Amino acid sequence: MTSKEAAGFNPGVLRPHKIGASEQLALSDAPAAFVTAMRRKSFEAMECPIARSLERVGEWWSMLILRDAINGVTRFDAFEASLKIAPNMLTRRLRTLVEDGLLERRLYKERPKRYEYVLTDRGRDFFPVILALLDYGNRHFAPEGEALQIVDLDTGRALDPVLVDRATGEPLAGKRLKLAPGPAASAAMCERYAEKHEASAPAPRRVKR
DNA sequence: AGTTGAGGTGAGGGAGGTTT
DNA sequence: AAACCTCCCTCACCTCAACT
Repeated sequence: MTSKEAAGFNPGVLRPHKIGASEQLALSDAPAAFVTAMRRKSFEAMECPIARSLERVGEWWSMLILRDAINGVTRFDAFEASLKIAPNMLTRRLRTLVEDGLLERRLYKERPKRYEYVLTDRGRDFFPVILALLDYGNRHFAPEGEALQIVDLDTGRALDPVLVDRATGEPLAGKRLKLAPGPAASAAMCERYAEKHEASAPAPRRVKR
C-alpha cells in the first residue's frame, strides 16, 4: 500500500478532470456537472465524517463567515466589512454555504433586490466547532493572551469549554480514546480503524495557560 | 450586491532520477 | 523492485480593479 492509499487517497474518485484553459473561460455558464468536475480535489466521496465536514466548511473563509453569522452578521456588506474579503470571494463562499444548507438566503428588500444570509439549523450546529477552535487557538496560538473569549450572557463570566460525552456528561479530557468504525462503516473503514490504532489516539489534555 | 477579467500564488501530481 | 526525492507544469484559488 502506498502512502497515498494509506491516507485514504482514491485517485479514481478524487482526481479532478483535467481541462484546457479555454474551457475554464466558460465556467459561468457551465452546467452543474461540469462545475463539479472543475472543483479542487473533493472529499465528498470519502466515508469519513471529518472529511465530509471539511468538504463543506474546510475552506478558511467559510469558517470565518460562519463565525460572523453566529455572531449575528447577516448582510453582504457587513460580512465584507468584517472579513475584508473580496466581494467575488464572498459571493462564492456564501453561495456554497447556502447550497450546502448551512445558510439560508432571504430576500429582505424587493427593489433593488437585497438578500440577507441567516444560519439554518445545520449552520447553528457548527457553533461548538467554532467554540472548540476558539479555545484551541487561545491555548496554543495566543502567546500575547486571549483576544477573544466565550462569555456567559447571564453572568458575564468567561467560560472554559470542554468536550463532554453526551450520554454521561463526563469530560473527555483524561480518558483513553480512539476512533472506531461506526454501524454504517464499510469494510475498508473497519480495516482502516482496526485494533492497531487503539493506542495511537491519546485523549485531549488540558494545557496550562 | 454582486459580476467580470487580469494576473499572481502555491498545492498537487506526473515524470524521471536516485537511493535503499 | 520499492521507496524516496526533485523538478516542472497545471490549475484552483486568491486579490484587485473596473463595472453593472
